[in-house]
Amino acid sequence: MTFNLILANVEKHISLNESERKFFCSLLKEKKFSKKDLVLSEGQTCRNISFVNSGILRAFFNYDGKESTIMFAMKDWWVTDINCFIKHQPAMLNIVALEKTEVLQLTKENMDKLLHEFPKFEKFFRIIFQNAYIREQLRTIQNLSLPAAERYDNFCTKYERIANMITQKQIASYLGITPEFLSVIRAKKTKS
Amino acid sequence: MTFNLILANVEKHISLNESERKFFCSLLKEKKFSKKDLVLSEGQTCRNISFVNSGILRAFFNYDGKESTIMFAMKDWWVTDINCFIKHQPAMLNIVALEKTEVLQLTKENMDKLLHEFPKFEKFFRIIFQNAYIREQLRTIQNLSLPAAERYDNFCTKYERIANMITQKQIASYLGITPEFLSVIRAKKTKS
DNA sequence: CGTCTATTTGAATGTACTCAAAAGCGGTGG
DNA sequence: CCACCGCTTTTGAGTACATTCAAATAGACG
Repeated sequence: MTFNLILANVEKHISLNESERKFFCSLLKEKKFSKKDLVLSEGQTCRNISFVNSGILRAFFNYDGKESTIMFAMKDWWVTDINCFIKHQPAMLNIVALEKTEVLQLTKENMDKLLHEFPKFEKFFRIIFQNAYIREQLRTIQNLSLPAAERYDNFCTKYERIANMITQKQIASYLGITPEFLSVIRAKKTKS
Repeated sequence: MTFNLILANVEKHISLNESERKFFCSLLKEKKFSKKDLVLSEGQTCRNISFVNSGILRAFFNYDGKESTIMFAMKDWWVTDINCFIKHQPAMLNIVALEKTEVLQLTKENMDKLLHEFPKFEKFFRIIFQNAYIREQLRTIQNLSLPAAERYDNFCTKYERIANMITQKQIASYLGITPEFLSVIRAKKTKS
């Protein structure tokens, strides 16, 4: 039951036989978080990449009190502080549960073991990182070229499901603006 | 001679035998561009990922006249409009040569052929995209949390070599500010 | 029910942009 | 090799976008 979603996620991109499934699942550690629990906190070594089985996570950067949201991760998404995960460094990001959330975690060591044992998983992670790169390049394009109001519209369209589950404060921190200013943007939109 | 740099780039991450080298190189197409030539123009299907053998490229997004630079690619870097390359869509980005530049290009079809024939290249592209993702996630963190003056400092530190080869206008478009404002930032810095 | 946080609203401020003009610099052709 | 042309950079004034701070209101949760 626990592994159904993650296996489907993997088998969208590569096909597995039973022993590969077994081995992969044996490397995963299940963890449950309550609302507001930290999956990762800044400064702590980032040992895991997490797959969200249920619930929702928020990854954010804290710059003396001002929070910038790097990503929201829903069910069926992978999330980590990729820089610190790969390079075994203290995390820059915090990852917090926005509601009761279950994740499956893969350590860097287990990921390496998996890739060594079953190289076909190289393809899987190639695609995962390829998609992450696409997502981030598109976000960079928007951040640089669009004013806040349009970035807000795009966010609501693209992440409709997420937008309805989180607060405006969190959306503002994803867009790189203050909650007060997002409130003004929304007020203007209602008028027109 | 032409393939020395790209083979070294690949063999930093995976080891190749002679037939793998041969096959890989046979899929590459060499192209030369003069200063200001377009390697890719917006609207055109993005068929290639390009490896810079010499020279320097700039990838930018054009939003009715206002240009936003997505990346600079130096010798030994890979560059493409990743979204449109993977999805076979019309490019959003333009890629222009900032000086006489030689590239080696791999089409999506040839990349697929390569991955199919020699799956070990999955690992190579996994690492390439992983690094690209790291780069973009770090950039997003900075874009959201730092004011323009600090982003400029970071750019000069991190891309020192690039910073000395390009105009301030181009740096400004990478930072998401106007050249006039970058000029003001620099003037203030000199004073202090 | 009370408390804590999110959201709204407004005033004052700061950051960054637009437009315009002048100065600087680099490449090109004669 | 110089003079000119076009683009980059600088500077300044006026404006727009976005922030800060404060206070009032609304919502969520134990």
